[in-house]
Amino acid sequence: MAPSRNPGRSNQRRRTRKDLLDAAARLMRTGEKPSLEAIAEEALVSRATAYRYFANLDDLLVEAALHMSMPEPGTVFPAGAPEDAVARVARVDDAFDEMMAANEGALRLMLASALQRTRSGPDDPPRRQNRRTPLIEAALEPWRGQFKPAALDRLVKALALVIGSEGMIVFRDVLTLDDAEAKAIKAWVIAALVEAARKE
Amino acid sequence: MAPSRNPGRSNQRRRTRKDLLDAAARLMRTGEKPSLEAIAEEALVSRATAYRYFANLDDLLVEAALHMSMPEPGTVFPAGAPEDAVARVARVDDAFDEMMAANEGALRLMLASALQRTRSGPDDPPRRQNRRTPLIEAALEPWRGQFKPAALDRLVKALALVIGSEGMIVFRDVLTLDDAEAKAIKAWVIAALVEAARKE
DNA sequence: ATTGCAATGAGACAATAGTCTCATATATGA
DNA sequence: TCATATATGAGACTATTGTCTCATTGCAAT
Repeated sequence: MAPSRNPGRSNQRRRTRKDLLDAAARLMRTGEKPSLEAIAEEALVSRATAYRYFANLDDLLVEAALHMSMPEPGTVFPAGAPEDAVARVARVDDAFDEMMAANEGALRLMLASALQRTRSGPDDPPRRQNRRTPLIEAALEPWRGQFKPAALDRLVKALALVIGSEGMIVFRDVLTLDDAEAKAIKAWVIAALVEAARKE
Repeated sequence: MAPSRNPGRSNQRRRTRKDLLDAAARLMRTGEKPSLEAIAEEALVSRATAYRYFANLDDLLVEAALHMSMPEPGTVFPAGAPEDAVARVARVDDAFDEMMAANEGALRLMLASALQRTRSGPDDPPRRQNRRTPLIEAALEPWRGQFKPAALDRLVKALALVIGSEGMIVFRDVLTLDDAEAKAIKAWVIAALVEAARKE
């Protein structure tokens, strides 16, 4: 039987679900794609049960990757007087780089799975979560007055090109740059875009 | 036996190899990941033979995707007097968008496969080919004089963030923008970056 | 035309993904 | 404590990937 959503045994259900995600996250750290059998074994659960909680292996992996630590706006920005807008965006970029460095293997698995998710209708769930936009908006919030609303909106979306994991992929896999050069180029792009948006 | 590299029967070998790539490309157009068995059947070849030419299914798919039409510099830029640098870069972006629209399914498969290729040493082959840099360089070539060499180098790498398939992924999957808005934002970013590089 | 060797086909085999059924264990309300 | 609903385990089953072996086909040089 598939686990129901009745309030009946929700604790047990939440525990097994969490056990599976934890086990998957543990095995994913190597960057090797773990088999569902390995995950189930690591979670001390039968294979059938794993399939009762996740439609397929990729869904499990994606959800496990989302459990990875993502910086919170509160921790990224220092409490005192806000720095320059460029410096604050650079902070967001740093936070992402740190997170990605710690979880590159799992991240690649998640991205690959999401890329293959077939979207049929326009109204089914988005392929990817968007965790960068809130952070970028938080970075620019104190300096909102420096931008026209339309320019700010465009700037946020443009910065999303530079800051997430896709940027890392371009620099590492396509251009094969080292981290230092990638960082320098991103810093330059961020400054140029913020500057251009201010001037509108 | 694995096909050798002796000159003996190279025509036969090239034909078989091409048949497999063509068959894979044909089946990939839907965006569904074809099974190796389906590809072999479509190519009128046995499964074993397919594995004699490609180490695994993903390698076959990646190589098939690379066979997809990629614009040549000669066809992208008009012959007469060169337009503005920004306009020329925008042309490259358009060419990529066209190519990606025609092959989105296959492209996603290729990107997903490349993402999962495990990198062992620093000296093994790069995970991805880089076909955008030559085009971007060709776009900026006539206006090379407007930039300091270091600025030009950085500009090319920065534009690589915006122009390839990863940018499309961010706009479509993460930000869920429609094509028109994505295009507008990219145009703005391109102009801003070229402008900033000129001013160095 | 004949022959040797390279390419191919056929199929066995193991590992994994995913589905399904039935039996068992157990959490929880009575 | 007991009864029952419900989560779980065990395992059969199909499909696919990837490897391997052995027999056959057919290109090409003689």
